[in-house]
Amino acid sequence: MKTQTNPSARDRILTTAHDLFYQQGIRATGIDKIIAQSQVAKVTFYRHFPSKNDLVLTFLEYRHQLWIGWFKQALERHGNTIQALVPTLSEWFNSKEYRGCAFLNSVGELADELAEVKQITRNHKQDMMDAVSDLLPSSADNDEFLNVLHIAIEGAIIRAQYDSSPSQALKGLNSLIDTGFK
Amino acid sequence: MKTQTNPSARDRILTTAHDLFYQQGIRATGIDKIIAQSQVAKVTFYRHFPSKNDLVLTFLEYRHQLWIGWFKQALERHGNTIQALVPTLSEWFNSKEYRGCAFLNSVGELADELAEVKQITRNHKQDMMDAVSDLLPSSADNDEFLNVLHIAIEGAIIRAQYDSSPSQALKGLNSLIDTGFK
DNA sequence: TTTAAAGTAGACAGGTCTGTCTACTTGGTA
DNA sequence: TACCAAGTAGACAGACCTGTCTACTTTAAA
Repeated sequence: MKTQTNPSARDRILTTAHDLFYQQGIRATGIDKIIAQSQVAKVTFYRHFPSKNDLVLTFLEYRHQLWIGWFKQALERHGNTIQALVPTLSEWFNSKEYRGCAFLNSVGELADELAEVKQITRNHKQDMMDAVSDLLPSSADNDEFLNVLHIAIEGAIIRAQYDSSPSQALKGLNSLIDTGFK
Repeated sequence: MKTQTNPSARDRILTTAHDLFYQQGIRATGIDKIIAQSQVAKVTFYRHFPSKNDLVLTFLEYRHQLWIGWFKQALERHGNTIQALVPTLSEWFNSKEYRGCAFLNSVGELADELAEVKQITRNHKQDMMDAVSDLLPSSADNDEFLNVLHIAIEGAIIRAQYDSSPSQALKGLNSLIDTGFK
């Protein structure tokens, strides 16, 4: 068993890749840049990740854990009802590193070159919507509302990425939830 | 004045770039591929578009005209009421070349490298929502509904891109419109 | 008919990309 | 202590990228 030491080479690669891939995009980020910034030798890199695609897939796994973990914890912090959704997303949208959803960006960038990305994205969104579903009273049949909520959340994520401010996106989501819909 | 002849070199470049950029992404598409496929000499290409970025911006303009033209015409074909929205988007989502919104894809891919892209996208979406607004009775104050509709449409566009079928996305949008909201 | 703009093919420069390889060092375990 | 796994630095191959350049041809207007 291993107690916590300095981050291993693999961890350094992964966190560096995460930051660069999310911030600048996957195609825009060369292996060499990741190697330099994570202070690792090239051989070491390729021992852990035989190809860039392997790294990309591991990055998406890592990102999923990170994001879902944060999301659930933030929803809880905000009271764990459906009213928690907007303040939670507001935190994300207003963070200065915000560059949209890493999964949606990857689908746009790699769609047909790295086929797995779409399925990974579907799984990610499923987990996201499961967390949202947990905010609602379980008795009612919420399927229709959840489906509307799903597209509205996706739209808010995207608008917050290209608008100069996330306020309209948040306001739209808020209207939908406040009126209760259905 | 020029009567219609065979497509000019510039037009061939632009339509080829449109297809490749939309289908494979901008970074994934090299100038050489566009030149080969549009059957044009390299000098000719660079006479019309001094740099790849110039071509990208012209591509977005061209795409905007093309898409908005199609969108308005399709809404009209479907009766020009708010009920026309879902069947119109359904046509798009089910077309076999569908790869999401070219503008959203560009924002994800180029966000910080080509700053203009975000503003261009905002203008594009403004025009899209203006067309949607025209479907509603003008007297009512629809701002809130339109804002919800905006994020829902964006979300539907995105979901239709990563889901294996666009049906859930369309269903969500339909629910929102049918219940009338507000 | 001359001239200039717009077209052709394709070599080339200089950079970046992914991935391989050599040669050496360090640290923990058998 | 001897060994092996994991680390280091960095050269190199081969592909692809954007953009420039030379040299020649076609076309349309003055």
